[in-house]
Amino acid sequence: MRGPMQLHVKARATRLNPDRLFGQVAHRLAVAIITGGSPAGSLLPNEDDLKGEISVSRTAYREAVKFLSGKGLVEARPKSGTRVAPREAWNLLDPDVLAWHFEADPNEKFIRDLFELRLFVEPSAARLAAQRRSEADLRLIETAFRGMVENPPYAEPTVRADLAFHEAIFAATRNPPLQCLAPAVSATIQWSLFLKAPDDRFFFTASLIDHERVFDAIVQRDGDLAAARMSGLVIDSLNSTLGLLAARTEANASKIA
Amino acid sequence: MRGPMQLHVKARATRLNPDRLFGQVAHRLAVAIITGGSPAGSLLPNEDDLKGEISVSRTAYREAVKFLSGKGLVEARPKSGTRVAPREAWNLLDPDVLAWHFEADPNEKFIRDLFELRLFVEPSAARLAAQRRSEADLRLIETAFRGMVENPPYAEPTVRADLAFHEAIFAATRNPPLQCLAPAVSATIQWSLFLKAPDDRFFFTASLIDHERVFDAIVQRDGDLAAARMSGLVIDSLNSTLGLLAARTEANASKIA
DNA sequence: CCTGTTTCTATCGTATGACTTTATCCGGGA
DNA sequence: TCCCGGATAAAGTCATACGATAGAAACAGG
Repeated sequence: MRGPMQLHVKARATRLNPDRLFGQVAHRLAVAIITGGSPAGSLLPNEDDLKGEISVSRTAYREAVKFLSGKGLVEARPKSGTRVAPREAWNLLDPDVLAWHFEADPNEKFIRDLFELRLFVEPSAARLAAQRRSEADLRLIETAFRGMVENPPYAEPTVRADLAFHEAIFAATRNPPLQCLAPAVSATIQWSLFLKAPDDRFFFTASLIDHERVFDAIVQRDGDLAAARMSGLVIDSLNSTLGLLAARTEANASKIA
Repeated sequence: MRGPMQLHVKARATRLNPDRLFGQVAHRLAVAIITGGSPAGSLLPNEDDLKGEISVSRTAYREAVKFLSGKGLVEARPKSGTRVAPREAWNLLDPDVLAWHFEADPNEKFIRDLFELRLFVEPSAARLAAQRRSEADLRLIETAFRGMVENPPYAEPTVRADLAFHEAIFAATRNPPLQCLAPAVSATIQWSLFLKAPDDRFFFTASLIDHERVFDAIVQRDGDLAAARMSGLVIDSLNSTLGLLAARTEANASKIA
């Protein structure tokens, strides 16, 4: 049912410490909520009953709930209980919430939505980066790009370099709120790589060229060009990912039949 | 030092319950952090010492910290203490974090950044809304617009209607991650209204016309037109807000002199 | 005198039990 | 029928104790 999870590279330091007990509880609850195992409106195990469900103290459990409530995933009220919040209340752009989605089966609509958002934001970000980048920004972007070229396709260092490339562009915009969207972009990249058959060299080469063209435009300080090329990159990535999603769906369908 | 806070209308249900004790603690800590009262890297009051600072139990304090840590504002580690995280780690698009900014003096750079983000996102959102809106969506947008027209300028119902107008457009995009940016848009609107002298009727009328033109484009299902008009609306709002910020800065300067 | 190791200790993390507050539910009375 | 008020269940708060961990300081060896 669940694909191998540990494959995906974490894009940014998550706020949840997996070493701590409350962190593990928060993770478990969050995954149950996001996968739909606990539908909206359903009650979480009662704070006293949880001794049977999971053996953990009220303290740890309550801290986990506070952590999740801050992201809009749950809502606790005296007497009525702690309930799973409706999806509209979730902060879907929160890095942790995005990361937890990788533990669920790929949701095509969600991935399309993220790409759509990315298509709106990242070309504009590339434009700003081209206009505002410092030499230091440029070095960061270049280092990331070389990391993509010099490592084997779809290997972990390559993925990390890909994420670093896009993050460095966001950093060059000098717009902190805008930078907060970097995790959403990272998520789409990780989804496309998560879904990808690791022998698809054609897409990888094309992607490399897309990245190089964006980088060149930023070097030239040509904002419009950078934006246009970033649009191309995102669209290529989207099409490739949609193809993979379709293939996957088809494979599942035939497996059932 | 601090302006009247209660003026601003809350854009969306905040995740923090102000009735609860831990919520008040979280609020206090958050405001101290965001205003810069507690600079990055500084330690929060020790969990045991806090009895002197604020009379609250460790439980409530720790739950407040967990709430904030989920938004990246603080980072707790054994032995070293709980520290204020660097601003790059903050989730500036989180509804609560945005709201807490209203308790600090206006930060021009931050407001400009939010408008910049809005300028990238909201025209695209309007385009999608024009293409995808249902009749129900349209009614919601129209109701909000009428609320702006029929109430006195800068009154609370008017502000709420303004926020509802933009939120309804986001809702019509049918893109949940994109909708998560609505609070950021709401924040800019609230900032501009927070700064505004309540007798500035010229801007209000212009804003009303801008809104009507956007609405018409969405009615006509003309995506490009809706996007263009929304760009105009955002730019007008930005210019007006920047003017107010400049006036305010000037007033402060002369007050000091 | 410098460096690496051990011990110490402050601080967060977890557990537990008692008590308080809140809001829902339900029944009794107008 | 409607309104009011008490019973009640769940989260919220508190106090205390102990465990775990990472810095810091003391110490031993070079």
